[in-house]
Amino acid sequence: MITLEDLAVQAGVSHSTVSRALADSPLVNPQTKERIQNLARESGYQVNQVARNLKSRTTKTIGLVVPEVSNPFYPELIQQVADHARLAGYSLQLHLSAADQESESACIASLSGNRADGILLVTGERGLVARNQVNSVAAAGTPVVIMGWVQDAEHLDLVAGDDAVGGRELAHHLSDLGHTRIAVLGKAPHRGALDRMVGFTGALTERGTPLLPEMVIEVASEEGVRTGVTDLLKLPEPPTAIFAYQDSLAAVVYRQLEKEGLSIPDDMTVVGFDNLDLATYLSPQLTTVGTHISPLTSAFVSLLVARIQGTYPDPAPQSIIVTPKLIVRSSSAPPRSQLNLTDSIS
Amino acid sequence: MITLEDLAVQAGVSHSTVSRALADSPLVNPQTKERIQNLARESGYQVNQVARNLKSRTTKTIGLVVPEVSNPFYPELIQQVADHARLAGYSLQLHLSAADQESESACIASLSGNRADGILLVTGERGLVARNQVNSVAAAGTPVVIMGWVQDAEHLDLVAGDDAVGGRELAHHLSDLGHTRIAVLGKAPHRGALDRMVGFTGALTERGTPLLPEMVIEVASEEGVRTGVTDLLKLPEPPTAIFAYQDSLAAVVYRQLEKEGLSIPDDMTVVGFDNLDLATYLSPQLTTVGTHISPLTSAFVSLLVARIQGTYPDPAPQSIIVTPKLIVRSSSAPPRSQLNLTDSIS
DNA sequence: ATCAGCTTTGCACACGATTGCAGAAATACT
DNA sequence: AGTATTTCTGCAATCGTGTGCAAAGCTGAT
Repeated sequence: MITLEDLAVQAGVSHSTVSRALADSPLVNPQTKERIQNLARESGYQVNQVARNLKSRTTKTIGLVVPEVSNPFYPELIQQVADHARLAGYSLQLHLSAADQESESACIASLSGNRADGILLVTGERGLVARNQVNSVAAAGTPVVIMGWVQDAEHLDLVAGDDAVGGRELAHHLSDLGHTRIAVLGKAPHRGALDRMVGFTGALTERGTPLLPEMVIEVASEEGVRTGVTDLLKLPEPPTAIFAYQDSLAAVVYRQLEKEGLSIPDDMTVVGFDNLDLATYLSPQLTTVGTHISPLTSAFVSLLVARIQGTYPDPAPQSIIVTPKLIVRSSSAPPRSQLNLTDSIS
Repeated sequence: MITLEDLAVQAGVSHSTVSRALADSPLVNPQTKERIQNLARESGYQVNQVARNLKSRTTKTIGLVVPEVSNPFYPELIQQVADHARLAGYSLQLHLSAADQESESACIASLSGNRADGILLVTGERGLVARNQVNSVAAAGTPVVIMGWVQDAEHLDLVAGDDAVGGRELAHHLSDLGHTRIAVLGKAPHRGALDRMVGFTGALTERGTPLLPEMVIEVASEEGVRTGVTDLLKLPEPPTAIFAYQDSLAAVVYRQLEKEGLSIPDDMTVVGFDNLDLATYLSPQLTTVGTHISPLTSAFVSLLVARIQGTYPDPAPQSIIVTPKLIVRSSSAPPRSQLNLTDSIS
C-alpha cells in the first residue's frame, strides 16, 4: 500500500506538503499542489483511514446492532439507516446480535473498541440485554440510541413504536367486524405498557369480550404455530379470528389453515402485526398494523448524529414514541355466522 | 477514553509493561500482571483497535458489498457470511452498492481506505460494475472474491451458481408436465453462458417447443409484471405456464393472477427462481430452483480467508461453480387441457 | 542593500498501541 | 565478594496522517 511518504519522495517534497496538497490546503503552491494531486491520482493512492482515524480521534462510523436479519423487518430498517447515515456523512458497521451467543454485549464491545462515533442498538424480543455495556460506553462518551422498548429507559435515548395503540386498533377492528371468539398466537408481553398484547387484550376487555384463556397460545417456533392452529380448530367452539403476533407468524398460520382446508377470510379472519412487505405477498393480503418505518429510522439516525455532534438542543435523554396505524386488507371479514346474517338481510 | 498510558500511571509502570500484561506476555512479573489486569477490568479499559490496526497493519475485518437488501436473498446471505466470518475471526463491514449511486466503486474505495483485509463482492443484475476498482485493489494486495457471474472472469476469484442448469431443469419440468405454451417474465440475459434464461430457452428449443416471441416479456418494475400478466392473458392463445425470473417477481404474478380470477396451478402454472423463504410463504407454495445457500457462502468466505492468510494451495484465480436444484412444490401442474384428458382416462 | 511582509516548505510531535533492545534488578553460581 | 545468568522493566522506534511552529524563499518598498 502506497503512503504519503512514498508520494513525497516521488514528488521531491516532504510528507507534510503532500498531506496538505491532498487536503487542498491554501498553504501549498498551486503548481506543486496540482502536481502532487496528479501523482496521487495516477498512482492510485488511497488514504489510510486507520491512520487518519487514529490521528483525528474520530471514525465517521456508526455502529448498527440488529438482532437478526431473517425477519424482513430488519433488512428494511438496515437499508434506511444506511441511507440516512450516508447522507449525514457516516458509514455503517453492522453487527448481528442474535448470531453470536455473546450477543449484544460482544457487539457493543467490538464497536466501542473500533471507536465507532455512535451506536444504534435495535433490541430484540429479549429487550435490552447489554444494559451494563450500554451504560459504560455511554459513560465513556459514545452516544447510544436504542430502538425498541426497554424497561426503565429514563436515562437512555430511545425510539420506539407504541405497539399498545396498534394492538388496541386491531382489537377494535375485529370487534367491529363482529368477532367475539378471538384467538391469539403470540409471546408473553415483553414491552411493558407499550406491548401490543397489552393493548389488544385491554381493548377486548373494554368491549366486554375478554380473551378466553384457551384462546391464548404462546408460540416459540414455527412448529408451535402449526400445532397451535390445529389445537384451536379442535376446540368445541373454535375461534373466528386469529391474531398473529407478527406478520411472519401470520404467514405460517396461512399455510396451516390452508392445510386444514379453511379459507381466509371466509372461514377464518387472520390479522398480523408489523406491516412487512410480506403482508402484501400473502394471499389474501394481510390486515395488519404498522408504522411507516421511514420516519422512525429517520428519527433514529438524526438523534444519534445530533448527539455525536453535540447539536441536539436538549441534553436530557429523549424518548421518541411513534404511533402505528391499522392497515385493513383482505384477510379480515365478519365471522361466518354474522356473514350469513348479513346475507339473509340483504 | 482510557488509554494504556492512563493505566500505566495508575499502576506506576510504563505503558509497555501494561501492554505486555494485557497480552498475557510471560515477560512480566506474575503479580504485576495480575494487578494490571485487575486494574484494566475495573476501569473498563477497551483497547483502541484503531491504534492496534495501524500498528499491526491488519484489521481483521472483511468488507461485504451487497447490491441491496430488500430482496430477501441478500439478508440470508449476509447472515451466513457474518457467521462464517466471525468463526474465522473476522468482523464484517457491510456496504450496500445500489443504495448510493456511486455504487460499487465507492464501496470498494471506502473498504480499501479502511484497510479491510479482504473484500467479498456480490454482484447485482448489472454484473461487475467496478471492474477497474477491483483490479486496482487486488493489485494493491487486498484479496477480492466475487459472488455472481461476471464477464471475462479468468483473472478473478469467484463463486457463482450455474443458473443455466437451473433454467434447464425448470424447462424440463414444465415440458414433462405437458406445457407447450410457456411465458417468461424476466430480464435480458446478463450472466452469459451461466444465465438462467439461456438454459431455460435452450432446453425448450431442444424439446421442440421453442419460446414464442410474444410470450417473452421483459419487465423492469412491479407495475411491468402486472401489465405483463394481463397482456399475456389477452392473447388469442394464452400461456398455460409462466416462468418468473425471480421468486419475488413470482409473488407479484400470484397477486395479479388472483386479481384476474385465475387459480394456481389449476388455471395457470407458475414457477420461480431463487428458492427464497418467500417461496414457501406463497400459497400455493412455489415451484422454483435454488441452491442451498450455505455451501455457497461457506466457499465464498473460506476462499477469501485462505487468500488473506495466503494458505490457499493454488495461487491461480479460482472459479467455484455451484449447481442449483429443482424444487417442486404446489404451483406447477399439468395444463388444463392435459388435466381434463387425464381425468377422462382415469 | 536592507528590511518588512507574504508565501511556501519542512521539522517534529501527536494519536495509541506493539515490540526489539538495552539495561536494571534479582537470583544463582563459583 | 564477584561474576554469570535469569527475570523483569523501560526506552524508543514504528505504523501513516495531520498540524503548529519555525524558518526559508521570495517580493517589493525604502
